[in-house]
Parts: sequence; C-alpha cells; structure tokens
Amino acid sequence: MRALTPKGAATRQRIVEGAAKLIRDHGPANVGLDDIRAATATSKSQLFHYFPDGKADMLLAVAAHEAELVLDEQQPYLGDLTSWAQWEAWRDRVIARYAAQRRRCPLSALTAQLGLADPAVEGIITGMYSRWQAQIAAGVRAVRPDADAERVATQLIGAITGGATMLVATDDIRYLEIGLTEAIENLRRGAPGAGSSLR
Amino acid sequence: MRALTPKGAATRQRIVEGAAKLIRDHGPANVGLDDIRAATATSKSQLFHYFPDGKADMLLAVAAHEAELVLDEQQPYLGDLTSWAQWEAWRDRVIARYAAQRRRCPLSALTAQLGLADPAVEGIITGMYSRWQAQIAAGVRAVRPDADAERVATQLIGAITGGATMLVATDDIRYLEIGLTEAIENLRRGAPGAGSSLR
DNA sequence: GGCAGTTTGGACCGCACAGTCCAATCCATG
DNA sequence: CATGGATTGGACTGTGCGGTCCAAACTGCC
Repeated sequence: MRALTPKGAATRQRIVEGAAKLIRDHGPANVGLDDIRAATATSKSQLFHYFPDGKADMLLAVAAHEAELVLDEQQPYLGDLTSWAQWEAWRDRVIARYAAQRRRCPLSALTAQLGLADPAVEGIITGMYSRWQAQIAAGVRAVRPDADAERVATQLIGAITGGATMLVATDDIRYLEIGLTEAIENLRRGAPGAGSSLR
Repeated sequence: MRALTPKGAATRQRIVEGAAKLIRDHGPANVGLDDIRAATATSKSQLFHYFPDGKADMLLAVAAHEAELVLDEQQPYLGDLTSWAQWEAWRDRVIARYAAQRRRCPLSALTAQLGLADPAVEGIITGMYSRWQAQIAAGVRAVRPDADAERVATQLIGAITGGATMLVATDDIRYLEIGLTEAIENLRRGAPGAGSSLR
C-alpha cells in the first residue's frame, strides 16, 4: 500500500467506486465483500491487499469518497454565493440533488454502519461539514456583510441536514424545500444573528 | 402472543425495556440476542416466543417504544404551546434533552439498522412525526393565527431533526440551539408562509 | 386433581461472511 | 534476462449469532 503502481491505484479506485455504487443501491448492511468482489471483478486478496484492515477500512474510503461528492455536486454555486441569483441556483441544485436521490443517502447509511465513535469516521464528517459551512459563510458575507455569517451558515447546514434526514425518514422532500427556502428568505429579509433580538 | 397473560405481558415489557437500554448504550449493531437475554434474565425461547419474527420484530417494538419517549419527554409543553413563554420552555426542554443525550440517538440508530424500506418502521417514524407536527401546528395557530401553521411546523420539525442529526454527527449542540431558536424567532417576528414573499 | 394453554430453559443447528494463506503472474529496473 | 516487489486468483477457515426444537415447569379452569 505504501508503494502503489498506477495499475494498483486504478484497481483501488475501481473497488471504491464499485463498492460505493453497490452501497448506494442496497445499503451497507446488505453488501458483503463477495458482492463487491463480483461487482468490481477483483479477488478476495485484492480487497485485503488494498484495504489491509478489512471491510471497515474499505467503508471508510467509500465514506470519504461520498463526502467529496456531496460538496462537488453543489459546485460551482456553493463556491460562488455572491449574488442572490447564485443563492437561488444553489438552493435549487441542492433540492434537485436530494430529490433525485430520495431515500438513498449513502453517507448517513455509511456513518450509521461504521459508528461515529471511530475518530476516522468523525474526521471525515466534521471535515466535510466544516468545509461546507465555510463556503456558505463566505457567501453570507458577500451578500449580507452585516449578518453573523457563522451563525447563519450553521442554521443553513442544520436546515439542509434536517431536510435530508426527513427525506430519508419520510420520503418527503418538503422539509428540505421549506427549511432551506425559509432560511434563505430569512437571511434575505434581514440580518439574523447580528442585530437579532434573541439571546 | 394472541393470548397473553399478565405475567407474559410483564416479561415482554421487560425485554423491550432491557433491550432499549442496551441499545441506547451500545448501539443496535453491537447488541446481540444473547446480550439481551443476559440483561433481561430470559431465555432464547422467550425472546422468540414474544417476538416470533425474531430480532427485527423485537427491534421494531423497541423503536416504537423509543418513539413514544421522544414525544413524551416534550410534555407538557409540546401539548400546550399557547404562549411565547410555553414556546420558550418547550425549546429549552428539547435542547436540554438532546444535550443530555448527546450522540446517543436510539431512534436514528435503530431505524438505520432496520432500514426504512420496511413499512412497519416507516409507519412508526411517520406516525411520530405527524403527531409531533400536529401539536406544533396547533401551537402556531394559538400564537400566530395569521401564519401558515403547517409550513411553520414543517420548518420547525426540520430544524430540530437537523440539529439532532448534526449533534450525532459532530457532538455539537449549537446546530440545534441556533436552528430552533432562529425558527421560533422568525415566527415571532412575523408570519412566515402566509404573507411571505417567497414562492 | 387433571387438562389445555402459556411460559420457560437451554442445548443445538446452520450459515453467512469477514478474514487468512499461498501460489501464480505481472512488471519495472538494472 | 534475471530479480524483487507489486498484483492477482481463489480455495479454505473460523465463528459469531440468529434461529430452531423439545421437554419441563408453571397457571388457570372445570
């Protein structure tokens, strides 16, 4: 694993992506190493060659991969929330993405399976959220310099996460639509956090 | 199971509560039937006597039990959101409850384990949310008759769920605090939904 | 007190599935 | 073309754990 030829790297990548697809479709609990082996045209020894610590190691790589995707799919809007039009486009993209995915949220399924106790899992998740939040906060500063950008970003992340969780739980996209829309509208109307009357 | 003497009912209850505690502490994936057996002073045959469909059946009962608790622990405030003081008290209760629980959210762990595909699981979850939402909506009507109560209730449920999810993911209570506080404050300020400028 | 149903004990089974092992093959480098 | 390391194939192992089974012990009822 320390020395890794191009061929090896390709195989490893193939495993991660194949496993990711399988897990997205069937859930991590219903995917065994043999399924992954079959789907990626690999052998048992390859799996353990590239992921010496076994399945948990592999799922970790898959989780990291999925976390990347979450942010990538919000681009280019997320990285450039400098106008209300961009905010709208971003919102629509997020909603469309989750509407397409519906109940299949690979990341939540994966983390539930792996357990947040594992520091490596926690690192992936908190890393993703902190990058996400930073980009949103930058957007808030661009359109509402008077707002408490961190607070608003926290609120937005919470609204999206809540919408996504409710989507998985109830197969209803409205929680995300309403939560995200209201939060943005709230920001647009005033400057919550900074001059707000609360606490 | 159709005929169930008082003694039998007590045993069944003991199993559910014992399993619930175990699962709260260790997560459903780390709790086997033997653990439950040991913790509840029962035998294998009792487990299958009271839950003929096996472990899934049992976890379902545990999930239903936990869902009840979620709502119960918000009382009496949730059922009587007729003044802003009650709203504040409710908010504080919710935050305190999750702050105490921290990352251990038995319901999310359980549903992740069981899979939302199962209609019985979905029924428990959607039932809980719809009762929850109905009580919130009633409260909205009491303090803001001009607002779109259903929309606001949806937003609030989303904010709480998001806060809870982020709490589990990052062990940070601020998402819940900020999300819930902002949503209530937003409601207090105006009448979102009804006269809002958005869609 | 005897009968039918419920409740309980615990040995036993089966298998899915993660993980191991060793031999075969590829490939870069000198 | 020789050599060492990376890569690959696939049979094999071990076991954790959900689930089955039957017999024993209660419990209520006529």
